[in-house]
Amino acid sequence: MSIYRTHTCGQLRGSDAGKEVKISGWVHRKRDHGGLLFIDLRDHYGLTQCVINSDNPVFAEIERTRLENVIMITGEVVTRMAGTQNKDLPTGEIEVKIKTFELLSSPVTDMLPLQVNAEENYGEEVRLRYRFLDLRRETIHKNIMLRSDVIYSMRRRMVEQGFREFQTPILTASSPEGARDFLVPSRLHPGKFYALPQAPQQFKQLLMMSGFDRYFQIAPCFRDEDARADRTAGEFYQLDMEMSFVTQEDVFTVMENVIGGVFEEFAEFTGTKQAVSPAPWIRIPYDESMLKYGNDKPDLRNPLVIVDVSSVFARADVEFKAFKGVIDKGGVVRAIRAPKVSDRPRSFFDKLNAWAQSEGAPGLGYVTLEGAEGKGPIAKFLPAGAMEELLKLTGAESGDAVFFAADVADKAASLAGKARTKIAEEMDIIEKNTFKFCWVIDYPMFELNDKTNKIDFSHNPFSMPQGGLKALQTQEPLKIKATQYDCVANGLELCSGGIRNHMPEAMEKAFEIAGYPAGAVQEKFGGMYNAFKLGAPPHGGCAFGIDRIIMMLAKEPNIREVIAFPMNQQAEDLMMGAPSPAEPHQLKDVSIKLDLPKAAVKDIKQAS
RNA sequence: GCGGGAGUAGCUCAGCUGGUUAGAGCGUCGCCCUGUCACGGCGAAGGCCGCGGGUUCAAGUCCCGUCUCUCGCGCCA
Repeated sequence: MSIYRTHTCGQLRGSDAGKEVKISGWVHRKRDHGGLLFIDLRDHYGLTQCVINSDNPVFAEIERTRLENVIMITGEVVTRMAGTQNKDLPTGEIEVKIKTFELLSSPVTDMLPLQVNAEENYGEEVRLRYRFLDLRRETIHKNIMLRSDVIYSMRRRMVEQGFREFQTPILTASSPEGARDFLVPSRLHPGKFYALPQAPQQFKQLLMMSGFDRYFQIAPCFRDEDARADRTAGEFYQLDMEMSFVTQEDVFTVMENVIGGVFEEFAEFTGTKQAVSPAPWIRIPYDESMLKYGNDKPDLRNPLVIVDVSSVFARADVEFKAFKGVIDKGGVVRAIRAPKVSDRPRSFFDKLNAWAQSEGAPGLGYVTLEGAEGKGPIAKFLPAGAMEELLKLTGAESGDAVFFAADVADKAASLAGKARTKIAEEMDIIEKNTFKFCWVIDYPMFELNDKTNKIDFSHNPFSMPQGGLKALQTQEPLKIKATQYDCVANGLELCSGGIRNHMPEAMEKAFEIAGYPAGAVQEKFGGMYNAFKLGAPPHGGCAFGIDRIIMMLAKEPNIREVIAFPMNQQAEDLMMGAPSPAEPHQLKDVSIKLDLPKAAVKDIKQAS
């Protein structure tokens, strides 16, 4: 038996009445009635009310104990008197009548920088600097437990699907594509650097070429890019997986089981049951997603869709110059049907118009429909025939409104996409309490870099072009699709993946199209290139962002709420004082001399 | 790098068109209180109003600059 406790603070029930127990924990809250004192004792498992009255010799001492002191008490479990039981507390039927008391921690004498027993929105700086206190608080403590449970569930489900977990190097080579690397100087090789992996991409492919067939890893990934609310500074975790002898449908099936299963398992974490899309999840080609939703991460909780109505405004009998001018310059007009809003006050439309202007658009044009007749600022430019065509394209009916976005294709798509969200929010028609999954498929293999006007890989140079080498040799590069896909839930990108290009000839051709010199593949991906030539199986996989999944399950708007020790937006760890200057001898070891910019290097003050 | 918001007690915040001694809740300290569970009551300590300039008889409040935090853009194959 533990010398510290016979029970946890969440354990005792009415049936334990009469037992002599010993429990330890933090002083969560005190209620001092003079001759009678209540202490809520808290540990990881819960709260237990402890009570002592003034005839006990330790009363005076325990009365002085401060919040967040760690104490151990012994006493008798007693059933609370009728009318004093607390139904909100699992242990609320009983209390522990304190006999002895011992302080286990150094007594708290400093002021607490944040209060553990309150669910206030404390500032990020205080929370991160005193993260150990913050993590004692109920909500985030539960989030971190959820994280553990989710990761365990992922592991179990992956193993059940026949996957094995691997570890891949943290000190590895810089990858020439993608985000900025974190570099680690090499002591043994002056002037050379390791890079922390942005993803274990090449290693997992090499494991397939090593014949392991099904790989997964709870993989730490490092990218030296700025943070966002849904993107941590520096590092994050992925459920990374890869499998051999598969098509993309095989990958989808596995992950619909695993991720769908995880979401089902934790769908009620917040207390409200969330529905989860049943498998198979909808597949949406990239081009269709860009048209109908205005981006490649559609939020399917929003019932509105975008349609192209350029043909309406291109008609000879339509004389709306603003849109015609856009079309003449090669642009498009996109429309969003908003059902049953024609009776909304003018302010509804004005607000949306003002919003569009704040997004940099000239405005958000619209027509409302009463019967077959159009009203609103643009309606007068639409004669009967054009109106008929508009209704046919959009499916709009009497009582609806149709909003327009006109610009060059990608800008019109982007504005229409944002407008789709904004209009749905204003209408309050976004489905609640549901996780809506889809796969976005058929990403383009290449794209035109609008700065250099050259062809780049649009996503990931490792994915197999649809049609293979032959497609690369015979098709217009910008029309070639990659076997590349994303998984999206509620408008949040959760995963990216692809069927990989395992044919060295096709890899070389793809890099040639993207403007790399001959031999580039061999130079950049030497290990993998050799493996491709010595018997590479067809393979593919994907990687799900674990932090984002937990964030969704916990319904947290900020990713730091599901990470125990995140860095702040400036990629600083205020608690540990990272990053910090290196000692001169450390720099000498790795043959580095500093050449600092004139802005002084900031010292991050450690918690004191 | 750029834009929005914020910065007042240990913490969360209030502080009006500039106007006497800058307030509240929690926490801390002292006193009272034997059934509370956000216990209650009385009292006290605690403030470079982020920092630096400026305007003014007078600045937490207005102006300029700057720093910090945060949200977004860029960036994130």
